[in-house]
Amino acid sequence: MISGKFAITIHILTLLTKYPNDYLSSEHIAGSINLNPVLVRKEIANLKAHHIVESKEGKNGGTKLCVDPSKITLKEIFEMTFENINLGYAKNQPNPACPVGKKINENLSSLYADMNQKVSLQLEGISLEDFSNQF
Amino acid sequence: MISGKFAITIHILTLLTKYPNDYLSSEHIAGSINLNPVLVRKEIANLKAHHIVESKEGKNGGTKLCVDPSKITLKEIFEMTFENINLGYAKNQPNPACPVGKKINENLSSLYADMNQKVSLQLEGISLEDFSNQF
DNA sequence: ACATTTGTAACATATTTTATTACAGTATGA
DNA sequence: TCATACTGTAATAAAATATGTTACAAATGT
Repeated sequence: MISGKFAITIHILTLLTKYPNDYLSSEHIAGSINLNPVLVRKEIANLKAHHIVESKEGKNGGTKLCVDPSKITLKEIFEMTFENINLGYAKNQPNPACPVGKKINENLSSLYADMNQKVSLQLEGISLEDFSNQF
Repeated sequence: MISGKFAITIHILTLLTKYPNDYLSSEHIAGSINLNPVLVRKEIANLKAHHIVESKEGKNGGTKLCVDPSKITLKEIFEMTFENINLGYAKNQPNPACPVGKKINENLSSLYADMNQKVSLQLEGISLEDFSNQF
């Protein structure tokens, strides 16, 4: 199972990019994603921690982008919302007495590290502005 | 959460590659992965369906590779055990009345398709033999 | 004051992954 | 032929993770 964090965050940021002058409420954003507003606020909390957006509390409050969407890439959003790309590990500790069990996780990790490098390179080439312009 | 299917399958295949002349029992393999033998047999069932291994029932039975490990790549194993690489979707149906909600999944899918292509290219360059030789 | 909104905690539900138990069927070899 | 050691598979349970809901204090504009 893969959590929707990245997708939700991209959705939020695309909306904020489309309406750069408005403070959008979590309710409004949640209506576009069709998601509970609390979950939207949780992802916004993460974005705030990374100084990508700013929020205003109280009436007419909401959230607003505080970076230039042409200056931030999907790679940064990926890193804020996703550990890393991988194809999983067997949960248990493999048997260290077996030459395969002993090294399997190390070898998988190295394979996955290569994967991440390739994916990062791809995502680095796409700015938030690029992504938003597709809509 | 990402299931361990790929990792378990790679582990099984690496063992079978190391002992190409033996029928290894699910119990034996499970001992290296430190996993329940039933789960090993389930992954083996999948490998059998793809004609990568063959099994022998009964006493002294077990499983054995039936392809040349230099001829099969990690890409094929990936495709047998993993839908595709992606960074997730918001679970609910996004709002079709919103221009972003309407196209978000399409645009994410296209992003993920590019990711898969890059990952596939990487995995295609690694044979099971290559992977096993790291141990 | 009042209405609206964020921020956050606490709790509930759903889904997915992993583990366990059970047992019928099959081959081996003493 | 009979005990033994396997596979194959179903059914069920447990654990982990993801998502949803309720509640309410605090902030702020009108």
